[in-house]
Amino acid sequence: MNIVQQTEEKLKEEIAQSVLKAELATEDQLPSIVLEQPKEKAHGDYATNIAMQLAKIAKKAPRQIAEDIIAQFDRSKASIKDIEIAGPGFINFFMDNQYLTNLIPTILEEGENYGSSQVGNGEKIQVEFVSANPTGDLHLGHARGASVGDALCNVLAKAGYDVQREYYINDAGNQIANLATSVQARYMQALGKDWPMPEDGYHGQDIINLGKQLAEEHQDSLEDKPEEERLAFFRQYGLKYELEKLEKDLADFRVTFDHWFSETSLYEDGKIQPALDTLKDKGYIYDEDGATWFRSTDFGDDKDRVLIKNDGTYTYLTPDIAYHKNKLDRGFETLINIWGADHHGYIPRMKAAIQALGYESDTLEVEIIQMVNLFQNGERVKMSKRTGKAVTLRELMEEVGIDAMRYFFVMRSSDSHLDFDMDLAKSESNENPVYYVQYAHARICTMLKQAEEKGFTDEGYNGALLTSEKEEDLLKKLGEFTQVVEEAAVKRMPHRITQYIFDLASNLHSFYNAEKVLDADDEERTKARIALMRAVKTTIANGMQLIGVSAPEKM
RNA sequence: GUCCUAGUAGCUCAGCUGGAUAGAGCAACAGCCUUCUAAGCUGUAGGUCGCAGGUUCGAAUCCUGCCUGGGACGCCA
Repeated sequence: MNIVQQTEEKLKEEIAQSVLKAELATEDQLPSIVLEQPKEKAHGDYATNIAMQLAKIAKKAPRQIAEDIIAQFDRSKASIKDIEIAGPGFINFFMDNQYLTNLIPTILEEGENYGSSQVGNGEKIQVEFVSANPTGDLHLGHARGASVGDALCNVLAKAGYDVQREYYINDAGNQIANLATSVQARYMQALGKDWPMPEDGYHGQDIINLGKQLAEEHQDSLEDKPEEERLAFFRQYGLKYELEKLEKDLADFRVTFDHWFSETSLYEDGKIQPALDTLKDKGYIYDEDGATWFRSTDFGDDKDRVLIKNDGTYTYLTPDIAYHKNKLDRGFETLINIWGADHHGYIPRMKAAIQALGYESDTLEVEIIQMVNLFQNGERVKMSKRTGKAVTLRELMEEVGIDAMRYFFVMRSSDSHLDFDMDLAKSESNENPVYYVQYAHARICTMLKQAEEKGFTDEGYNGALLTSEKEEDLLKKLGEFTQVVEEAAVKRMPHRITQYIFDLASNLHSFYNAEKVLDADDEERTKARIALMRAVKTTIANGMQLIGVSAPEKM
């Protein structure tokens, strides 16, 4: 807990004590104390609505209750400068913000660990994300999922969760058979044969390239092999090629996984039948119309689901249940799946499965990533998965850069649609929020570099000299970081981080324009400000690290 | 038709556990570079929070209904 959190706790505790001393409520009746930061500075640094909440219990007017509380309040307990009653009964606290300067040594000491906490309490949590089929290039939606997933994992880890990042490879089933026939068609075409693409084939450029590559390596030697053997080869070759490409694309996008889990391994390791048996033993399975069904309606799904089709093969759901059982068997307390919007209808049946396996519904959390619409030259870029005409992650990385993508994709809450404006993301102008934040960091680096050149240091600085309004604003913002990370983790909202670093950058720019840091005429103030700048630099960099955006030294 | 999700400034979006006069950015308008990076800063203007009810001291936030956009509703994955 940093100094800000400690102070807030003390303040809450003192409020609670005052209520009890004033005999406005008993300990049992006491609601949890809500401390908020008013938007208006005139309303103080903190405010509480406790008097309004107690109106019913104490049977008094809120303003009178507030008076009673203040009469009992020991303001020496929590750096209070002034207290006032306002509006319908708010109690506003004005702090002696000098205590905030204690943040600076804390931040400088903790360095890249500043912002860490233990709210996660070591909870074992697994985040499965991207998990795109190995049948084509990653596109925009995957890029958003990758950005959000990676940022969420970073945030969770910083908040004290024990996080594992996993990618589920759909390397069994129809889509891989289609991959094999698609590769075959492209190979034959590369040899100059008139070979049609299969009905459900993958039309991406990557498969075309793969076909050419195979034609060069093997000439026409594959052509003569028996079809079964040939397809097995294309399947295995295509899978390897696609997986390596996926991993490379993601790594270049600064997203890596702890574990790549193969669907096929579920079959090879015999994990499917035990999962089915578990459901069967618990009585959630029945046969009808020649198929085997899961009674998911027992858990609120709107219809039961087929597990084994009447042709004897599994539906997609069946290995997925086995997969989730496997995750739970590995000891994860919480599973987070990050899915594209088109899968959201799938949530009830998966949650039903989790419950049927004997776990709480909340054990599985599904974060839905809404669609991304790409805009270029003011127009929406149409995309079609069928024809393979889609902008790929790779292309976008090359065209707009990783930093802008990572920032843009995490910038919005993931349950709302995102309009990705390529021109904006590419523009090196004040319209682009990524540069705004990076510029703040670079500015500080420049100042620190010049400080060094001019012989200024922050050695023996006196934090008490940081008293201007802009300095206080910066200090207050710095103190919020840990809580922002905690909240982003607990609420699974990594976009809070982008908001925070944008605000912090804004405070920095504002300070920069109002005050001069390196001032030969005031060495003591310069020292204090250098220390402050170092603390801001550290905090901005830590925030950017969480969302996978680089913090440049100069721009 | 059923379910999910969204609807907030001209545009793109925030808005915490229900709190005070609903906030940013962009665009618009008016200013600020002999001084550490103007990729910046300061100010002005801009709103029936989709609509209608309800819950209460108090609603953008919670509940119900309706309207609109997107998505999902398969023995596909």
